Amino acid sequence: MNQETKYNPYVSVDCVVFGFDGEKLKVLLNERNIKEKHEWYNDKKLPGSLLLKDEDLDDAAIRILNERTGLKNIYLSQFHSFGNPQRTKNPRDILWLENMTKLKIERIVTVGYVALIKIKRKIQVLADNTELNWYDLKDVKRMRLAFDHAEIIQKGLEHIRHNLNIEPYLFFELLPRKFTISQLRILHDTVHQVHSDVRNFQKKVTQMPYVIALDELEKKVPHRAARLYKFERKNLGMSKM
Amino acid sequence: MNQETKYNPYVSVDCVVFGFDGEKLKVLLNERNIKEKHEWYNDKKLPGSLLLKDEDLDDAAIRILNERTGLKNIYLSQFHSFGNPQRTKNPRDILWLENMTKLKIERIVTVGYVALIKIKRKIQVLADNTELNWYDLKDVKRMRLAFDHAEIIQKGLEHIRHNLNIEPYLFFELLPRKFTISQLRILHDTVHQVHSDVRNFQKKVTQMPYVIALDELEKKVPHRAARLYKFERKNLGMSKM
DNA sequence: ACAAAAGTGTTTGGAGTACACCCATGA
DNA sequence: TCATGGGTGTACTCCAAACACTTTTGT
Repeated sequence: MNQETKYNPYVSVDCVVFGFDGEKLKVLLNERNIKEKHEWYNDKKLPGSLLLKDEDLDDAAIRILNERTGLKNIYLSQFHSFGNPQRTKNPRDILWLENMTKLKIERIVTVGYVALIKIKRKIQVLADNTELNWYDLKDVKRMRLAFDHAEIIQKGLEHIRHNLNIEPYLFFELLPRKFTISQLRILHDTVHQVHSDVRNFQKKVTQMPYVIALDELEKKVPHRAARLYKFERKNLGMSKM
Repeated sequence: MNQETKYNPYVSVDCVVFGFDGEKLKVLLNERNIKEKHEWYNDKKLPGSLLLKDEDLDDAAIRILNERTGLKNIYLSQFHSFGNPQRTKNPRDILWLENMTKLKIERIVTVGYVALIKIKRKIQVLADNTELNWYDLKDVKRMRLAFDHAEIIQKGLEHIRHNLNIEPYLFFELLPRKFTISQLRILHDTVHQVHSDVRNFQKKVTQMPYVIALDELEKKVPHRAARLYKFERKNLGMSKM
């Protein structure tokens, strides 16, 4: 298929993909290396793409994640659209875009999605020249980012904080299938920037009908092994949440 | 300016404008009359427009509301974007669009905004052939609507319910400058589809530092006159909200 | 005088918060 | 045996919810 007909050159989708490594929140970013005169310019960008000509927004987000990571069945949620005309006026970004797409680019409105993924899921690096890596969310503030991707990440973070507050079962999208209550607590405290009381947290979690204790303990930890729990989606309806 | 250069034919903004008449939630819709063969086809649509070529999304929403109603300083909030390719495939909608814009229309992604306005603010009907009217939100479900505007209204309603829950001071965007606690309660109960206890509601409202009792009563009511209150925006910071 | 809505306090249950010690495991 | 984190119960506070009668005003 001819590139001319494949993409809609006015609308794109960008995905802010969050992960959790047990200590810190991470974001998935593409390396971007641009040859300029005699130097390489290097920065990072969100996984994203122009819409295909007859593609729905949600489908585009699913496609992007699948193309880049090989993963399917990822929690995805649209959170905001960005249409500042200046967002696609940096000559470096324009050149890069026109080079990638072989299209004349005027200005692009982008629709932001957040995704939550279990960081242990192996990301299948694809055979293009872009490298996809996890970065500490804290460090991202200090990185060079393409377009307005710093702003998109910030808004995505606020959105996911908000969502994790009103739908706490979304935490389980970020944890391994079997997890300890400590892991859940550290994740919770990291996201909401609080320090929960261990006993109160334990109490609250064990009251949730959708958190099920397993007959299984952690292994090979240099201290008393913690009990493992799992998330039971079908019990979600049993709670107010 | 030539139409060819004025609009971005791929992205639009639609506004779901809510009002409250003291009893019911209302939505602002444009009449749309289309001459077809020997009959007139009649339906309703949200106030909306294609983006201008170098216009930000928020600016487009502000422009649309100002063009249609003459109003400024309206509470506006982006809530969701709609990009189903089928949303602009109805031949009637395409013809109407191409007729209005004089542009070739392929498919349009639209960004939805909600607005809250005091229904008493006089809406200045403009000199085009479209009539703008308030409709009961309940009745809208049974009306013929252009494009996917029924879906957009539904999502907008959910968004505004959610927002009014976490930022209850937004209720004052819908009430007159001076209001009674009953008016606020009826609005609250309408939006959230509950029946609040009168005493508990009174207690809660009078505790809000940003709701100020006035030395003034209702007039010409066939029963005991209620005290009037006003909203004091600068006291917002004094509460947790 | 009557119809209609305004205004007002107390009690109860549940949820959140604060707080300190013993237990199990690997090194 | 020690270092590390796991696991547990009680008391207090605060907020939400339930509940009924008297007051004011226009007709």
